[in-house]
Amino acid sequence: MSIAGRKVETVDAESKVEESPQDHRMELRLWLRLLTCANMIETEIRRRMRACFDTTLPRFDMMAQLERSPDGLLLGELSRRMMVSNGNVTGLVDRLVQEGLIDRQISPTDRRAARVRLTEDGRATFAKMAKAHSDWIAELLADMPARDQDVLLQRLGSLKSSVQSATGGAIPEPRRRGKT
Amino acid sequence: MSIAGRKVETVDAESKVEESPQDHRMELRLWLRLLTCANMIETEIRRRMRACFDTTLPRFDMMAQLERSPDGLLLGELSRRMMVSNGNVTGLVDRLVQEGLIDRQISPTDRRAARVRLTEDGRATFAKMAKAHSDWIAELLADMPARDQDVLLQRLGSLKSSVQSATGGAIPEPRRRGKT
DNA sequence: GGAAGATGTTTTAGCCTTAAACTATTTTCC
DNA sequence: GGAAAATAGTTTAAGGCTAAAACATCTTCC
Repeated sequence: MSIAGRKVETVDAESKVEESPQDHRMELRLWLRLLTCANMIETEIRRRMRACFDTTLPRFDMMAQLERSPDGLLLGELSRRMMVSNGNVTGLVDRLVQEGLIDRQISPTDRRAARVRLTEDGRATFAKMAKAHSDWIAELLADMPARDQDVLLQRLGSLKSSVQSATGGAIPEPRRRGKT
Repeated sequence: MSIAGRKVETVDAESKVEESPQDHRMELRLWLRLLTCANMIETEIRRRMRACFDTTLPRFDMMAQLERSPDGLLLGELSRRMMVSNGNVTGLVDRLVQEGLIDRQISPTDRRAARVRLTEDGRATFAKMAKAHSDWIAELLADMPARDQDVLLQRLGSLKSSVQSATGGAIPEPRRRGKT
């Protein structure tokens, strides 16, 4: 157990810790720093996506999902994979269709369902964006030793497990982005 | 140097690595996992804030800033500290004033400027929210060994440095939240 | 066959966010 | 003193996000 950065040995099975209110300083600090890192990177990537390709992260994210499914996806499936609401997907799809990057067609077998997939143009455009995205991330992490990266990845795995077990795993990996 | 999870020894000072296009798999994976963790936690905290206090993270964030400044803050100062735009602050302040949690008064010496501060009610309400917030974070991290938390904090520091040096430090810690 | 429930999508309503335009006030500087 | 520039804040326009309700279309099961 660690409180306010100092190690505290648990003296017995019914430690006082449970009785006195804790401030959880260590945990808060960790969360704040995690949030800061994620926001720094996200802000920068968003800015570059806008500047270089005049697009947004959610749009890029959607294209990344579609790129992995050449046969296209139903909107609901897309929604699940992106971890965003259905309504959100509708708007993003509208936008990408309008730009000619994806096309949408009603399923012949189920008239409720719509399937979307990348167009030729969309696939080519995505390839360029994915390359740039990948390079940008590498650039931002360039000053971090590879060894530290390995360690960080491991510990984030541990964090992820902890959060999943605390939330009943009900939140399955919200919104991944640009996985190529 | 590590590529795709395997260690690769640099054979000489002018390694081929620089010439051939890389996929930066390791960096991408790290970024995706970081984003997943941040989003999982943020989503859950947002949900609970809504459910328990019928408020939002930005509102909580604003109250946290004000709590640290008993004499109140000018809107511009608030905007700088929260790292959001001026217009954004206007809307949030309107909402909190309307709920009676903060009050806003025009500066007597400069009629352009407005100073906002927590009301008594606001201070009491914030105390409850901050306690819950802190407990929630601790709960989400509960399954992670304290040792891992320490390591994670260190490595995130390393990451932060890398990103800052890559972006010229131009992005000064976007939006911290609920720092109590 | 038809009601009930499940499933897929869209709509609605409400926040948050930035950038840019705008108002009002204060400062600067001739 | 008074015009020009700087500053503080608000408003507006455009986008993105979410949850929940509404709508449409299958599937199930009597």
